[in-house]
Amino acid sequence: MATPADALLGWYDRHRRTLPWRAPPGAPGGGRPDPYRVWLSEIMLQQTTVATVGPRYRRFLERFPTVGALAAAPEAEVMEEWAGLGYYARARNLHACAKAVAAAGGFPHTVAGLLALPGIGRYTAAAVAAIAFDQPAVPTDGNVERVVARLHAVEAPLPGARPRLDALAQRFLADPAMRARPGDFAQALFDLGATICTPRNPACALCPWREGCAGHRLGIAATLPRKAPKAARPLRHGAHFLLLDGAGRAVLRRRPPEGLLGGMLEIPGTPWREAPWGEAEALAAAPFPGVPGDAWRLLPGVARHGFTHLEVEMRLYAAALPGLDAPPGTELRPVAEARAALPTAMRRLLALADAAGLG
DNA sequence: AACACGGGGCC
DNA sequence: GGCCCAGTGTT
Repeated sequence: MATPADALLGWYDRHRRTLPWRAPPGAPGGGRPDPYRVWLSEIMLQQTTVATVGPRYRRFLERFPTVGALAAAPEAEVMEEWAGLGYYARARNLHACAKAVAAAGGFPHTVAGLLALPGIGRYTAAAVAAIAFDQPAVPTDGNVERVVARLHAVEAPLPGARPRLDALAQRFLADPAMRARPGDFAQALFDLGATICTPRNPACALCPWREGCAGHRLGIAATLPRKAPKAARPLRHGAHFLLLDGAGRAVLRRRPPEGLLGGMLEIPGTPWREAPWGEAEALAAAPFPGVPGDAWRLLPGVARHGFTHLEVEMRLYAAALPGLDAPPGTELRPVAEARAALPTAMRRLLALADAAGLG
């Protein structure tokens, strides 16, 4: 008898997406992909779109082709390669996880074993176990939550409904067709959510599960899943100080390993606070006490950047001290190279310098 | 259970 | 300008 998983896998075999981390059908290895590549793609894809990840995944793999190569690399190089991707704890945990896996001689094959590694939570453990090792596991991501919420017409809002939706998703474990192809089933669920059961304007007419979908039957599929309203993001203000050495190099500082932009390089600045910084107090708070106040020039413009839970407006002061040495706790980097290594908020500041002709 | 944690793409 | 994305770790 044809089960729901049969129907979905049949659809997947005809309509699956071609993705850089996905072995083409009939590829060598029996379609069983390299666990390192599966794991890397899953970490990159956390809260990050397929379109964004594609080129970054290829570039990362070229620089760190194996888990051993990644484990042996200095942390600063890993952070630099991750610059611009966001959620930098992922990069720190990725590196720690690579070291653990390299020391153990390979990835664990089970959900429980994977769950014990840094940066691997419920979702990623299930995804890697299913896709790389064909273990019966259902990874519940945003796609799966949406599909299941519609399938069962769950009207309770996220995030409260998350455990309920995950429990409904785990029911697929009882479907023998799913157990025959766990990795394909997980990816079929992703593809269904990404191409048919989309957040807006779902293409229900093309859906292999249309018949059994309660949300579709009730005419509310497109409105699910419901979401709780989000809190407003407070606005903060900062002043940053671009110190140049007259030879195209800038003074950068590494942020503390935890917290916002943890472990990333930055253009040194004041704390980000509620009130805007006046010029006099900004100069008094400059993180370069050795540089005389009248050496700084306030550049025109404001760099605005939104984080997950706050928004920041930054002003940029610049000074050039030919022949300077990097103050303790900082490093001197060519501006062009620094741009690539900096998180996006700092790149926006650099854009102010470009506009002022300091690039 | 609630919150901290980035950034790009798309409407 | 708001929403969404192959979530995790901490409190």
